[in-house]
Amino acid sequence: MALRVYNTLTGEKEIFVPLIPGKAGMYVCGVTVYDYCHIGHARAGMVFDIIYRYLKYTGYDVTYVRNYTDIDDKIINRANQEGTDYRTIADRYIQAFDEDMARLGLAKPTVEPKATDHIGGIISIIETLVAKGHAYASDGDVYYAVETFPGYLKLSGRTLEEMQAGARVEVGDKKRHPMDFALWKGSKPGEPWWQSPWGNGRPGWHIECSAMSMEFLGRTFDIHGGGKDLVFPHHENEIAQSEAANGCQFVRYWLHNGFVNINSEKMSKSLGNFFTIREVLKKYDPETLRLFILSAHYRSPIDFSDQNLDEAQSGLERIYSCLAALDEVLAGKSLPPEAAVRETLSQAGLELQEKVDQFIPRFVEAMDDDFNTAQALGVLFETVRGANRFLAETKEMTPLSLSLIAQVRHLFAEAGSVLGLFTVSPAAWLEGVKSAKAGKIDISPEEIERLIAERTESRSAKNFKRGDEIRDLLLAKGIQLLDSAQGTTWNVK
RNA sequence: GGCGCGUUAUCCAAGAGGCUAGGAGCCGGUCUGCAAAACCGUUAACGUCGGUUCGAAUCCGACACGCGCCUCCA
Repeated sequence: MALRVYNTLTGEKEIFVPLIPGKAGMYVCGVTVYDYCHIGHARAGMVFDIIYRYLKYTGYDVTYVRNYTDIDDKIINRANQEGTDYRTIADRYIQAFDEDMARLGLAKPTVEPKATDHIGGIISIIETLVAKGHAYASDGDVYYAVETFPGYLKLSGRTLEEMQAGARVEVGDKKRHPMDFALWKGSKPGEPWWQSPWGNGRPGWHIECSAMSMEFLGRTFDIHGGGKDLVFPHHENEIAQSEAANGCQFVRYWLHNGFVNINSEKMSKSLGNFFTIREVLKKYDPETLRLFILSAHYRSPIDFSDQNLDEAQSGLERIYSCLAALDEVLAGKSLPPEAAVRETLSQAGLELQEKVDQFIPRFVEAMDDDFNTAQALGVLFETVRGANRFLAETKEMTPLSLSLIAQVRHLFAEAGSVLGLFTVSPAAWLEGVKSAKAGKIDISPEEIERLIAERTESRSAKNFKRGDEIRDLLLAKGIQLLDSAQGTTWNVK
């Protein structure tokens, strides 16, 4: 089976055929750096991170470009508010973005260009557009004439008439058509500017992506991604600019991720209902957030809530607990050479072997179907159950059993490298979750240990009443006791 | 107003004309002095009304509800 991707341009899943066999060029719209990133940005980042990883996993030589928009009205406004210059703001939030993405475990793109480093390329495209009659200068600005591009709005599947029926488009005197958009904006006093044939000014929002993608990926490339909210106007305008300037197809496959919702409503700056990545990571670890995002298809909306994150954490805990158990069995054991293995497996072992054999084919099948991570996770969870069952039923580890367990462990590492999961050692991850919860209790570990000792004494004296009292007391404080043959340990509930 | 998307069991969520998705939870079992934790097992569903079909959650139509885009937004 070949990789199939949903292409916004055609509205269908299509078999992915790269422009150059074995290579894939991918451009994803990054962020405008004027504030901290929210969970919506995290989702976009993770979705395309997984697409990038999966393309590499299946053998493509991928060039992944993700830009920073470091000049824009919002950055200038922010700078004015703080009484500083645009560069200070941009640099500060570029750094914050890098920190956030690193904490989320995103692989570094091949190139991360900044708009302001590509002013020359931007001006040159605008000149071409003016020369070809697709753009016109007007009072220091340059606008794109949308009526000169027949394919305008082909990505969002609309017409100019329909768009204007919305009647929310401001008619500016500088524009010939209300839908025309700025390629170059003349600078007002006090604003940052660059020299251009049309006077001092700065680029409009959309043109930078045309310039940077052309610079690093060429006039036509394979995949362009971003959030659904970029379909119009941003990506529509990119198509108009690039195709009119270059006279060839701009992008072969357009991929768009769905929103993160709060109470079924889009999370956005303008609605004010957003959580920053930093806030969320104080409460949940990055892989929990990742599992949450992977649990739904990337094009569907997902509802961000504590309940959903808690469920994701429980699910991840289930996998990590299994991996920890596998690691424990494997610790210090050397595996026999394949040929020496001759014993037969138990029923549970045969079932697990079946899961192991099917693992990669099923995983790949799910991912090939437009990156269906939710289905891919199902494969992992089924394997967890098979492994747990096998561990529970296997009293004595034969060389063959060990080899089977080692295979399972390896498969999780392999799938994890594509999904960006299991980057931490299982024992360490479980410990991390435990200590994070421990920060929220109002009883000291010493006090807990003292009560546990008292309870152990009572129990050995068959004074179960006192023992249970202590257990209930601790439970009321959120401390869960775990009795085992090796003694009693505790957990924060 | 125009255009588009969605509605799957208690909740989250995949699937897509006949073939166990999965997770969280509930319940049952193993373990335990009793529990808890852990593990195992198990349950249940396709918004409403019509139509196509041997067969529809899946295709078609209408309706209801929710959401998105049409303005900066991942």
